[in-house]
Amino acid sequence: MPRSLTPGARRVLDVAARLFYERGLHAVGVDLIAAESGVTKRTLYDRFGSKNALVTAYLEERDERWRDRVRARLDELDEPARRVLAPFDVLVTWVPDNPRGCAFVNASAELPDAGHPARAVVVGEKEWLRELFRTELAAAGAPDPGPAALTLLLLHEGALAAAGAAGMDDAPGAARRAAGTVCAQAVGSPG
Amino acid sequence: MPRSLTPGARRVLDVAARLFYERGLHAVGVDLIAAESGVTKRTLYDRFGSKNALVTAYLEERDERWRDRVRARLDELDEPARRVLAPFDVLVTWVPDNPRGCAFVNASAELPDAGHPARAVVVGEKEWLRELFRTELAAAGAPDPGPAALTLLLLHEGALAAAGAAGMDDAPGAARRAAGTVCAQAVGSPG
DNA sequence: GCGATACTACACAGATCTGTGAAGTCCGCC
DNA sequence: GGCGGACTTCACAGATCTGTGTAGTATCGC
Repeated sequence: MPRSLTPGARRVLDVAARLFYERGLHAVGVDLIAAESGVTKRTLYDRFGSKNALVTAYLEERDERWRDRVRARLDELDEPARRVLAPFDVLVTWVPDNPRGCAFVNASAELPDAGHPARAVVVGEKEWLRELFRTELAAAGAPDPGPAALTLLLLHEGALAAAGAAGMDDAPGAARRAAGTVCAQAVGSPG
Repeated sequence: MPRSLTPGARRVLDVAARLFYERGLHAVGVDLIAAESGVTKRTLYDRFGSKNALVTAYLEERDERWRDRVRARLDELDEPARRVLAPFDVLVTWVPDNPRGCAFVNASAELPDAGHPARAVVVGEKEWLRELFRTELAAAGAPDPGPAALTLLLLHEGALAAAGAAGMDDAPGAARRAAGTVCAQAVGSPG
């Protein structure tokens, strides 16, 4: 939430983001995060209040940065059919730097309580992408963009899962190609 | 591993499977598993040796049961094009009873160490499914089944992720429909 | 009766977990 | 020169974690 973090808080959030993604939420304690940030636990709790809040801040910032990447790619593209595939363009460059799968799915696996504030971030991220696909498919002329948008979402999530859990590095590229076909059909053929 | 478990070990594994899937690996301690199984920790360690081994046994048994479901469905089907979709038939009935996504992906998220024995189970599960798709596509007459097999895997994994992390209950059905289209194209059209 | 197997009760080790309390330092800003 | 925000050190609470040690019981087949 806080737009401008104190220097210590900034380091805490950067360290937490790296460790949470690499090792998982429960496997990383606040002692380690504080130590690696060069900050005391006292400061960590003064800035974030709780570990849960720190987890939520981590996911919110990650979501924000990823959306910025997708929007930046969209700004580079004019052709409607290519714009639909923008998230897959991002995916292909994203996965090599993020080989442990989708941070939101991984977080969800560790947060069974549906009422946890971080779960709302996860749901928001997926729904934002699904809606983006629908919007761009409609702009590209798809008469019934809903089903195709969900299919594209599934390909996107599937690629993250296959690459992250099973090390299938060809998944993002394959997802992009399959998405191109789905897109072409949704736009160009009778429903 | 052990084909026949002692009564206590059987209860331990059943309880562990439920708790690990519902709450996550790290969130569930051996004390809780032992207590819920009506068994002492001593017995748990005598039977399984370590928590890691118990986690591995949980994933192995889950993998086995899921493959049995897929094979049973395959046995019901003759038509090649329908056989390719057998895993999606299972998926549609599987997800409502398993609303927290893919147990293997979730486990992978909590086991960053690539050398953990449970990780091999995860990779084995995904590769088995990918290979099954390839085999069945080839049997259905697909000239180049590799790419389509990977696409089907992505749809399958994507549906589990979308349903589990974002509560998109329409994902399995959508994945099955999209898979039908992918299958038809792979079999019936020029590459 | 004998031995093997399965299991119990219970204490304990040593580490780690989240979170707090009290007191004090540094530094820029008004 | 004083105020307040950011941060430090250190101790501590209370729970929970994985894993083990010792000692004893119940139920089998033989």
